[in-house]
Amino acid sequence: MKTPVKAGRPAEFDRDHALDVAMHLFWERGYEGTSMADLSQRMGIHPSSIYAAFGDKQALFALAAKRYADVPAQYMVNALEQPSFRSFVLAAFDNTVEFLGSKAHPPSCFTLTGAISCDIDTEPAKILMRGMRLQNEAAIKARLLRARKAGEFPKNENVDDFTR
Amino acid sequence: MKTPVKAGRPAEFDRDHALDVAMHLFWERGYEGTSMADLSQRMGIHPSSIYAAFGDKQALFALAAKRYADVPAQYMVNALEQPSFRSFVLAAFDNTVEFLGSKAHPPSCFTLTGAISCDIDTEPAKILMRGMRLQNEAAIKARLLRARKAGEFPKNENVDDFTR
DNA sequence: TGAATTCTGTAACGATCGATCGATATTCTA
DNA sequence: TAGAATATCGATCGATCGTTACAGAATTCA
Repeated sequence: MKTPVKAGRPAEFDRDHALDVAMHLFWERGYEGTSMADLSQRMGIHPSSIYAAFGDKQALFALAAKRYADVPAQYMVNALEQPSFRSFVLAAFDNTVEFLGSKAHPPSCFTLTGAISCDIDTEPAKILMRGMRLQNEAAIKARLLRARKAGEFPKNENVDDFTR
Repeated sequence: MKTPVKAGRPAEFDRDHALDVAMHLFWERGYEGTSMADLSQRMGIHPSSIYAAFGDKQALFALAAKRYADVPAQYMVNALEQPSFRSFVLAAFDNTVEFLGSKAHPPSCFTLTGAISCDIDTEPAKILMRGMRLQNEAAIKARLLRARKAGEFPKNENVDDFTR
């Protein structure tokens, strides 16, 4: 199987960089608050090229969300990998404070900002965001259960409530 | 000074009830996610009457936010009035869990939902929501300082970070 | 070089956005 | 009962929404 060489005119923009711009825009203004005109202007790509390269707005948002999970949201993964429960909580807290306080990006949560202001529950973007949050909750819950087994967490507390 | 009797045709809707409907709609879908057509349909009032009674969309949102602060968000005020720091934290936690878990309203936070997806920072709705959150933070911070004085809170913790 | 393929840019589509107009209907005051 | 005041209604405004059609530009393959 040979490496296929793409024919035709090459794209004039960097795909990853364009996705970064889109991610920050969605991050800052939410899904409905970000128009295709905004994206086109800030990404430096004409609408037609956006649709050709990423699909429609939903698809672009999904790609931006994926990039968010891969790059800037890794700080929580680091916290989850702490050996003891206490160090996990401290790390999660410190990382969150540092994360939200950083000036490199908007002071908000992508998963919340992106999910809000969709008209119906079946909206794909909302479902996508909900899935990401559930994934986060599951990871945190597993970490809590591990802590309970090690006797680091009181048994009479409801794990689900605490997770939330 | 006599009580002025309003002349002209009386309104056919209940103002408070209409505001409740608008509040829940903004609560559920956010500011930009709620259209005037949605509001008109759910409130049972034609757009012109909405503009005549409440002003433009921003004004209606401000009134809905005020109603939110007056009615359903009182649970936090109750927590702040707990005598000891420990009972305050527990009350705040329990009330929040119960509040978010209730099925009488959307499982989200009005101040966040409403503030998101505004295009610029000077957007009045965003400023309004930010003001409400700052007010909340100030109240919580004052409660924390009171707790510190009573020796219920470790002094080496940063109050602002904890508040957040 | 010619054909096939892919990207770019202009222009525009129908739908919906928030907002407003003028006409009519209903109530109060005088 | 005449007139002022307010509410409702149907229609519609210009702007913007997400999206697409189409022609030309740039590249690879034969």
